[in-house]
Amino acid sequence: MCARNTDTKEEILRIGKHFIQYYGYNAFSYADIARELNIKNAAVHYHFRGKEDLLIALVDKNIENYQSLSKQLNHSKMSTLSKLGKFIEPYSILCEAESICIIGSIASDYKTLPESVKAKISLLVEMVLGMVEQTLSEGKKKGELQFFESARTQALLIMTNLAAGVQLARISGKKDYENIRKAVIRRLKK
Amino acid sequence: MCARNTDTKEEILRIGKHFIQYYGYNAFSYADIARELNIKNAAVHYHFRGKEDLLIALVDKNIENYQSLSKQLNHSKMSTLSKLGKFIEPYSILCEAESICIIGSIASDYKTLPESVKAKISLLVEMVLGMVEQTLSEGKKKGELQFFESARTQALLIMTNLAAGVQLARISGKKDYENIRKAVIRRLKK
DNA sequence: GTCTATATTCCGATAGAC
DNA sequence: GTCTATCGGAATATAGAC
Repeated sequence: MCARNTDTKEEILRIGKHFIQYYGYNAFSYADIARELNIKNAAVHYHFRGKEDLLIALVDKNIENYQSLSKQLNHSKMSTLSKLGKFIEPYSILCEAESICIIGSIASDYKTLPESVKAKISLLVEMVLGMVEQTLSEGKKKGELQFFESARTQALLIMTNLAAGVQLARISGKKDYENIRKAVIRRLKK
Repeated sequence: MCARNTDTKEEILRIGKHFIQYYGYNAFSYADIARELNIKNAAVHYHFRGKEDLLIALVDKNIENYQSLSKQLNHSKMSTLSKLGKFIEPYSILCEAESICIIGSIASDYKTLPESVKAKISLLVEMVLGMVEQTLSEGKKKGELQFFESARTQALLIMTNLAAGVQLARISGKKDYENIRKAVIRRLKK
């Protein structure tokens, strides 16, 4: 049945995303996904030929989501600080789930991944950094934001605070992430 | 032979450290280490009962290194900025080797690790953050450094910049890390 | 004490059933 | 088109040789 197929595929993506962000790419198996869905591991292979195909699909989904966000932000009249919030919020949700972002997760396993994945993740990274950079520039021009580095460097500083923030929070606690998040926002307002 | 034993054990630690920081904890096997040293994988099991024992030994070694650094810094008259450099330099070396720090690596695989490792890594994290925090406080009091957050939060901001900086550099290039490093130092001087 | 040969479990993946 | 039974190989780990 077509509906069944689509559902299973979506479910695999959902579980796969969770596993990558919770356990790490090299720490879970197709059998783990299958167990969660009460199917056999080979059924996962049907929907995604190999593990790296699943990873590529997940990175693609992220790219699409950010493309969608990009359009949303371009046609929006919200403050640039609110726009930046759209990049920060996902990290707060991740922290709450004791998970890390897909970019950070892939960065850790980067040297074990095939070129096809590396190329896709580069696209995603440049896209996100570019969007944050643009939002920062816009905010500075409008006088809504303040920072002293180049917009690119400022974007790097903010995103590394968030990415490593959720990683650290798994070890030292969520309060540390919360303080990082507040500080990031506070600095831009000053 | 005793000398032989010690050498092999040290070699295993050396390779293990490299693999964890380059490939990630769940991405290499004892067989990989054995191949590198031209021995059998079971020989690695002799020196370190299981993979987690090797990881614990590596975390312990890091703790000892930072304890040693702590004593060195306490009895030193170097500027607080130079002291901070002692925490930053290792990250620049990691970046050059396209590797990530052991804390970041473990943070990614954190949810797959036994409690014994989690406890040890917590110790290491609190130790490093505490040392950076203390150095920052000292620098502010002496008027050598400037920052507007609490020393703890400032330490968090700096260390997350560095940790995620080397991760990101594997994907987007070393120049991004270099800009992060410069900005971190520049801000403290202002 | 140091290491090798071997066992066992689990991995990702294919061929074929429904 | 969708999924199951099964394979070859690699993972961690033990038991025993030197």
